[in-house]
Amino acid sequence: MNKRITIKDIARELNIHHSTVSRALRNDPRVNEKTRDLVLAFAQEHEYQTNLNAVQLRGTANNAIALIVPNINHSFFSDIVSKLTNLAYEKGYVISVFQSNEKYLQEKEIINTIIQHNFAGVIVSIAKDTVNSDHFRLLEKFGIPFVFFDRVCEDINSPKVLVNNFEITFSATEHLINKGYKRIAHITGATEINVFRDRHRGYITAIQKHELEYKNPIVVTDEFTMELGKKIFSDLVDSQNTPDAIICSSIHLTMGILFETRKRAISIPTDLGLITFGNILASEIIQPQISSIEQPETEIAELSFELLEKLITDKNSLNINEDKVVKSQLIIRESC
Amino acid sequence: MNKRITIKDIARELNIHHSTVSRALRNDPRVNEKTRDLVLAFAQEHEYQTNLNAVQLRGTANNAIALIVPNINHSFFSDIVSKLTNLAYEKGYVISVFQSNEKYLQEKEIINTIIQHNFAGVIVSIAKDTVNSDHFRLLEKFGIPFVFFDRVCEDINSPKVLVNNFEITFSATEHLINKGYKRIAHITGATEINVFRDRHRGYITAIQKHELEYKNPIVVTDEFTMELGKKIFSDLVDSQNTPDAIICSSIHLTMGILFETRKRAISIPTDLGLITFGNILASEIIQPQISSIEQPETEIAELSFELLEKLITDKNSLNINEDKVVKSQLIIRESC
DNA sequence: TCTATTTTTGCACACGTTTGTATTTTTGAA
DNA sequence: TTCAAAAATACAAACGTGTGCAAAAATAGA
Repeated sequence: MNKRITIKDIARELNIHHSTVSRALRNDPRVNEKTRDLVLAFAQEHEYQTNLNAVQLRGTANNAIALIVPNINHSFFSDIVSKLTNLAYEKGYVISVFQSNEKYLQEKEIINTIIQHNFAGVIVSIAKDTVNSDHFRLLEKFGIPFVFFDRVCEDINSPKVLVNNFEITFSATEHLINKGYKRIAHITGATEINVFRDRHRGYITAIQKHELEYKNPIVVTDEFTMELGKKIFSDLVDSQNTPDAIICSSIHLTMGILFETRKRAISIPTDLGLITFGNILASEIIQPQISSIEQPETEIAELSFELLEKLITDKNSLNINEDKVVKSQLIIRESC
Repeated sequence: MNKRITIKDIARELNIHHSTVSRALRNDPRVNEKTRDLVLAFAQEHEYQTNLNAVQLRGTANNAIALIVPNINHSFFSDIVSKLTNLAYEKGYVISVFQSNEKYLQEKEIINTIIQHNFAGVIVSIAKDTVNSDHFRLLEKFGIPFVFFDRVCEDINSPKVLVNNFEITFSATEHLINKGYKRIAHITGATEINVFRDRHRGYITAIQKHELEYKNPIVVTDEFTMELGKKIFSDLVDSQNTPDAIICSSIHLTMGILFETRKRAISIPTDLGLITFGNILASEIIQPQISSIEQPETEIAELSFELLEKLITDKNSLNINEDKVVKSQLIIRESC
């Protein structure tokens, strides 16, 4: 491996000052066309690559955006990651994706890395674990703009892109009620997270509006796996309080439920109504087709990026307190 | 926002030289315990954060690993990304994920970014588009170690973690043959990519060994979507040459096939045998359960990271030409 | 108390780039 | 040919950190 070539190397080789080389490379009009061409040719031939560490040390603006998600291996997030990456690419930004693995500690360390590397901005959906938001205050302090999406820190004044979880869960629950279901369970995540709290509130509000009564209808879980879905459903069925319908916050859990209904010959939608959050790849294949609440990933990605870009280019152009709410969609299929 | 605090600020505030501060922060034994504690306390109180751009400019080693995948929004890759990220975190590395979006051009620009930011190493699976491998030579030239996994550049001398695509596809094909299927189609990706070429070879070898004859059995496609799966299968069925079995390289395509078989009342496995590559989230739910070739994501992630770490810590410790081959698994279910 | 040794701190430069200012070279008009 | 203006280049300092070496301070031994 050859040592990497620098501006000074080019300058020495061409017998000009390195400041001229710098200007030539950046197409500064002050440098003579001939020397510029000379420099560019030399740079290309020797595969010169800017040292961005030096550039950024100097304080020049950069185009690096960090994206933090709890779990890349989850179709909701991987969809958004994928879309955001393409969006950013078109606008000349480079996105680095970080996974917090649902851990506050990892999220915090990622934020530190972001500060230390001087990213231009951050788009983030927080970990389930995250109750303390000091690390986002740190980000604020260092003047790095950031935008939350989906899972947010409500006590931080930064733009947020939210999903209408309250309304859609209310509608979904009411739909089940109108279909005649009476013992409607809600399986969801920890209500410390705004997403699950909103869904919970939507569910409860509908239940109360229609004066349904049903004990312990809510199962809160930390993990979203198919195995756990099996277990939760089995426990529900084995309890005194078998539900006749379920609204489930996770596809993976829903898969477990489906597995158990097959095993136990519980018929959907006759014995059990079912609505799940999230887009199922196999939704058209699985029988019966499951009603679902589809997330507007594209809109979330676009809006998040748009807000961050505004913040990066002009921090004052944006009313920071104004949250954006995008609509998810209740698609009724055969499961209720 | 306050201006970020630097080592020099701390030095000035504490009336000592910044070199002492630097040493104190890095627990250098040459600095007095008292002054070190003083510095650390001050740093913590004022939330000092290293400027990694300065550190790296200086040439100190760093712990940033770049991971390039064609598409994050694909369970095979997102699985590996997720696992690699966690693995790296435990070892004190930070992983930035980049998505090439299956485009050579984007891949190239990502490589440039990686060079410009001086990453410590790279783990990469190349885009479908990538035929030219000059950008990897560039990486070599700049002395940044890298490891390929799954989709590789065969003309580049860097460690590769491969899947036994030839053997497993051979086995799968032979299994179908032994089950009595005679017109076995293969739906796969462009054979410029080693993965699909190996599968293709495995398939062909089995077909030839058993002296089967069947015209135009191979469908090559660039995109892996359910919609395309529907179309490809429809075309096959409508052609003179309807297959009685299919080995399909993509879950998404397989979903399309399944959809069409339902629509056309084609019975699996009676009318059509089916084996798909990839792990289906819903594999236990879909009826009939689809036989599949499951990818060893965990092993791929572990091996790739292990190889890269060796390269980073000691470039000579590794025989670069030695490729690792991990085994995928043929799981026979009800579809053949 | 004085010197030799050890411990602690300070100094100065380097990493690669950018940019305001000074200097040199070129150009054009008289 | 001469001189002012314009164009092109050179100079120098700065960004924040790390490190070899020199200097100073503290310690120990006689």
